[in-house]
Amino acid sequence: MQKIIVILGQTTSGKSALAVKLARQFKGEVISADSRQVYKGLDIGTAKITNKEMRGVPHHLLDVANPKKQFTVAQYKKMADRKIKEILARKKVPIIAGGTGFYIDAVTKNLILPKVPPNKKLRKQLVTKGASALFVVLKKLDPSRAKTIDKNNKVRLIRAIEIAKYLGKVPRLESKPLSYEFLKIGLKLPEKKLKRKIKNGLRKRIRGGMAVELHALRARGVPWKRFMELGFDQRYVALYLQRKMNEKEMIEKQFLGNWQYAKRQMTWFKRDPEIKWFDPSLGTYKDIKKEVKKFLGV
RNA sequence: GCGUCGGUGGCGGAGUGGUCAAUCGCAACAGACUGUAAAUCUGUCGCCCUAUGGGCUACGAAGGUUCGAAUCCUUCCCGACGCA
Repeated sequence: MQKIIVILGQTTSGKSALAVKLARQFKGEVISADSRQVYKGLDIGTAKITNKEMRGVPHHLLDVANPKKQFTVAQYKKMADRKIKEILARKKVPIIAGGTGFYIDAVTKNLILPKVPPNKKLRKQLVTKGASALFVVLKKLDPSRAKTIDKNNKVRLIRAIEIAKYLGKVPRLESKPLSYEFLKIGLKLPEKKLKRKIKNGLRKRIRGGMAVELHALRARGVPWKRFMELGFDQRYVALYLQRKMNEKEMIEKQFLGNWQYAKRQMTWFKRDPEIKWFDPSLGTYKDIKKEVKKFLGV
């Protein structure tokens, strides 16, 4: 079976750097698994890896989406699958690196995502309803999905209805057998260090010109409203730029957003027993290398 | 110094005699997750226990009124504002 390395972990845990290091050592190419870094023009605010930091290692699935439009897991999955094939054809090792657990699972667990495109009109109409009303609708359209769905979660309810309307029923949740073998490396920093890194990263992004970046995006037609959903960093910078928040407040909110996100990431990763965890602040690179060598059989 | 208004759980902020361990929001903790996932949603959240129930300590402090107080009275402490 062909082998793929996956590097995941909380924000700022050092995934990108590790990915580059491994890629250089084991002839790899990196596939990003980050739901924000797919967007063009969102560089500083998402701490996207720079060309220099790539050190000649090819990186994929960065800058593949228009920030004005919504990018989805399904698109990601499709693109990632293709990239994996291409990289393997070049006899190189695909290294998936990122912090978006859902994207990683979509690929590594080969999730079958129903091929039903978002229906804007329908969604617009459905959001006006309450969760319980939506649940009733879904129950009628697809009782089996209604059984397992979170009946308070409007986003999911709407999507389920959308699928049910389109296909007549929601396809059974499933995943295809895997055609690849994955080594999952998790990076996890102790809380104190993680907090410090988040703070430093934030400072760097602010000084690095997040505001300028947002202005540039605005000039290209990205409305304020869109920033609210592009991520916590851009959300609060946008509010600050609109003078709806002062600087201190902005920084506090941003830090909190990052920190809470990091915790949520762990909630996701925790339930995957296949992940082999390392603390990058402890000089664990040689252990990781050993693990990779064993996996690749080199 | 006088006057007014206020002091509630980690924070903000309801409650203004019983049904209050105290609405709600935030934070915290735990969790869910199949085309928005940096999103969305759920549970817990004073302490203790033989835990769909029971006990204890709590609403600035100390007293008091009452069958019963976070809620009423007195004094004190602290804060804001007003007058000096």
